[in-house]
Amino acid sequence: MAADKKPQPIPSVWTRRPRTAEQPGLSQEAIVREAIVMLDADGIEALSMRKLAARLNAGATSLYRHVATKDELMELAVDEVFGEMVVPPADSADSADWRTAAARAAASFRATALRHPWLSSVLGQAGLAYLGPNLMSFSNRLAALFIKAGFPEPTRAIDTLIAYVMGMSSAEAAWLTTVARSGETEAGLIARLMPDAQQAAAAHDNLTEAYAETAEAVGAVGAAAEGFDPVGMRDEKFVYGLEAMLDGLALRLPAAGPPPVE
Amino acid sequence: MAADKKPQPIPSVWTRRPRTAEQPGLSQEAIVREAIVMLDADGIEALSMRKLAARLNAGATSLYRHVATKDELMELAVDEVFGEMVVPPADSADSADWRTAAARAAASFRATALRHPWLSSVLGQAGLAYLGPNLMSFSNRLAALFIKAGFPEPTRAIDTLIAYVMGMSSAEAAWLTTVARSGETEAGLIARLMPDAQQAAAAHDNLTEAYAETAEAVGAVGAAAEGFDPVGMRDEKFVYGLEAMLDGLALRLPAAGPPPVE
DNA sequence: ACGCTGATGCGTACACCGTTCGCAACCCAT
DNA sequence: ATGGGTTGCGAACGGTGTACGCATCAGCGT
Repeated sequence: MAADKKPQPIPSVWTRRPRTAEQPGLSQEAIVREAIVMLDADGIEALSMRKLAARLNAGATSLYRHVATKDELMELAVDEVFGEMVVPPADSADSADWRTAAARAAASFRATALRHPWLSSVLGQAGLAYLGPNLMSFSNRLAALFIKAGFPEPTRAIDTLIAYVMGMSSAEAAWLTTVARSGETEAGLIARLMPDAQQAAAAHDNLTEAYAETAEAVGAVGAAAEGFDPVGMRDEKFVYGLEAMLDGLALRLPAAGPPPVE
Repeated sequence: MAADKKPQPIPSVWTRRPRTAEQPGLSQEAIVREAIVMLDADGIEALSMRKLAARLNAGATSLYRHVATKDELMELAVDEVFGEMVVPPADSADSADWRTAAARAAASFRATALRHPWLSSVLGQAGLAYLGPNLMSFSNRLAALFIKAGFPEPTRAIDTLIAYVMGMSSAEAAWLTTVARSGETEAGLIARLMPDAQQAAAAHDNLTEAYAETAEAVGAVGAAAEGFDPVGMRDEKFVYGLEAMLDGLALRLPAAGPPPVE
């Protein structure tokens, strides 16, 4: 009777059954998929190999049969997510509509980055030296678009575009992560943080104005007003910069006259 | 003779001396300063509270007397580094030269971000919701510049600018971190990575061209050629996008005709 | 001169992390 | 039946951030 510990260390007949017929078992695909789910749900720092394994009804170290390291797992997750990004085909808009196509690709990038707020963190730390198939395909389709558009230095234009999109998206993603962690609504959190922000800005004359605007938009102190729409404001902010960027790039096209200002 | 372990657990007269007259002791300032040194030298993941304490000849947990948490320490480090960024005063260039002033500010931001490659990682994870005095001052000076320039929506323009600069800088910083970790020169690492990159791009017709260019610039496979200048190329890439961005923003100025294309 | 009080340093400990190693169980071809 | 390759995993190692409580000390009111 003294031979039972907490697990079943007895290698008897009864313990050696349930290995099979459970699930298809582990696989790199399943691991990456579940990792993305966890990352989306609880953020980048909530993902640990142990917790991930537990979710898959597996032992912690079993994952290492299918994934060399946690960094590699993140690499796979990043590439997987890049598969969600849409770039309109280069020939859909014959040479003139590169602008709307580029805008669509940028919006898709942003949407993906906001759907997976950990993406920006990972890319910010590791850069885009990943070479995964989906990332390569994404780059390739973007290159097709800018080449077809007639840019003399397509890579320059592309790098410029994604620098802007990445910068804006990562700022937004960080903010959304903060919002998610706070448990409040976006408008609510803004309202709650407003006093501190205004006080911090008080000593800087050129900032008070800017803060005062949104403070007014929020409504009275602390009350998350009805008509206040942070999502729409972020959308507008994104397209403002995007359009500016595209205007600037359009000037680099050989046949370019000045772009329409309105 | 059985009473000596590894440390000196004997509370005798001899052990209670050397506390004083050592250094000025710990201080938040000294901690932050040393943390930045370590971050610059060994990257973000090499910084641990224990190692940092060891550098300061202090016990690991002593740091917590001056810093609430590691996150707060990073916050302080970020703000400290923001103090290095230069923004030309708004009135130095009377209203017309906002462009060169903005470019100078952008370059200063980039230079700082490349001097402290961990900055982008931290900002990418936490956003710029920091409210530290140096960051506020930086924002304020930038706001002054764009307000003076006459932008109808200065915050929009500013957000656009720093989105681009952050995106480009963080990509560069990540790359430089990779270079530093590899122990090779930048050109050497490019040369070594070229074959893999080209192979990965082989299946994507629009990328082969782009890679072929730099492969040619590098010279023969594997040899880090003489005239190859990665630093200069990065500089050029940065100003290409920056100028495009500023062109696009210039169009948003009320009095704007089309900006000079050359 | 004394004792008190608050600030400061730090040893210990806890819970968790990524990863290595070696063993047990299994699948499948022989 | 057997043997080899693949897969899962328990235990363990060295590391992490941080809470707790004790020791020491500086400065002060008496």
